Amino acid sequence: MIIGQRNRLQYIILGLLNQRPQTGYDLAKAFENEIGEFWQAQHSQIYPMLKRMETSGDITHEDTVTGEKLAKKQYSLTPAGHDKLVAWVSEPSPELSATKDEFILKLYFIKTAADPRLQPMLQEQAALHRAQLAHLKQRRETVFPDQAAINQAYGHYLILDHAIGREQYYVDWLEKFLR
Amino acid sequence: MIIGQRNRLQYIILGLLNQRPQTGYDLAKAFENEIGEFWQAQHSQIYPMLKRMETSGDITHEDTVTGEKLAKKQYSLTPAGHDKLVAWVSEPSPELSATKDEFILKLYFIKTAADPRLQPMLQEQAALHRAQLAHLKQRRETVFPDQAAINQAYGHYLILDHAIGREQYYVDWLEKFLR
DNA sequence: TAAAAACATGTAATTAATTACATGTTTTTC
DNA sequence: GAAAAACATGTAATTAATTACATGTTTTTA
Repeated sequence: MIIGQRNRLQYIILGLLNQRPQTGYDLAKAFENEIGEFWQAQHSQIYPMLKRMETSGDITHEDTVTGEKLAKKQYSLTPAGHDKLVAWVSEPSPELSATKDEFILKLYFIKTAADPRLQPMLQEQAALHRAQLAHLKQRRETVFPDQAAINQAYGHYLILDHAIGREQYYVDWLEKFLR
Repeated sequence: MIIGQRNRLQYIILGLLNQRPQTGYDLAKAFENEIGEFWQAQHSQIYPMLKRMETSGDITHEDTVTGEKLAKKQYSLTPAGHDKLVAWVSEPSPELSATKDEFILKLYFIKTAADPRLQPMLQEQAALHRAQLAHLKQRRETVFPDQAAINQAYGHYLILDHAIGREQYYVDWLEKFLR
């Protein structure tokens, strides 16, 4: 089954806004950073979704001005939106995660271990994933320097930890086949 | 950046058809089984794509009949299609894999380790991923009973091995937080 | 032998997602 | 003080993907 798409984006946005009121721009940044390992969305998908969600009554916004005239919209949850978020978190998640990995697919079409393309391909990916792993570890050090920081954003710690472990596995797996 | 969508589906189909001529139905099965861990596509996406690819001259089909009148279309690569496949495999894969994982996102919104929802959520996912892990291991036993089988479809072995390791990691990670 | 499951192929409607277009402000860096 | 980068918000066009609609055959199972 893998994963359908029953507007999961809205729930993720609800969750993000529950942490603190944010602008669409802030949300887009979250999808590039802390959330991006597990869900992706561009600003062109986020802004229209915010409008839809406001129309449905799950969020509202407050206009603020930065500097002389830069208009921002700080979105926050309504009680209805909060209820919706709580319901979503509590309901079962019976679907496995969906991964799209072009590199692994290419490997599938390599027929023998002796194929001369194999080792360069593995090397290239190893470099890519080592860099990503280093980046994630760096982020963990910055964001969670001590136990107090972990306790204050436990969910965030969990998913960063998961992402690091996953990336470590990817690197280890690649190295298993490198010569 | 993660992953754009420059019609990667076509390349995967080329790779599958390069192994042996197949019908659209066969391809759809491949996306449910050996490929499904790393790319997903429904038959409603596959059949139109086959038409497009035939129009572009990358594949052709041969009509065959099973039994009395069941018409099948066996698709196979043209030389142009084969060239396209080789070029795709050889070119770099600079993008990281994209994962969508609703469960991990829910975790992100759990604020403390003491949240009463956390443990049941972890239990539910552990059950799901243990089952998936068992299923994948079973498949490895069936499909790759000996070294000869591995050598004959090395790429297939690689990705199944990767999928098993990934799933094992997921289970281990969940268990790390279970009490 | 009847029913169910699997095989087989398509299209239509809708939703999701990407890429490109479009504009302007504020802050930081050189 | 100029330029670049980051902040900020949108829409339009296109492509990708899902879900639903639609139909028929063959094989397996009870």
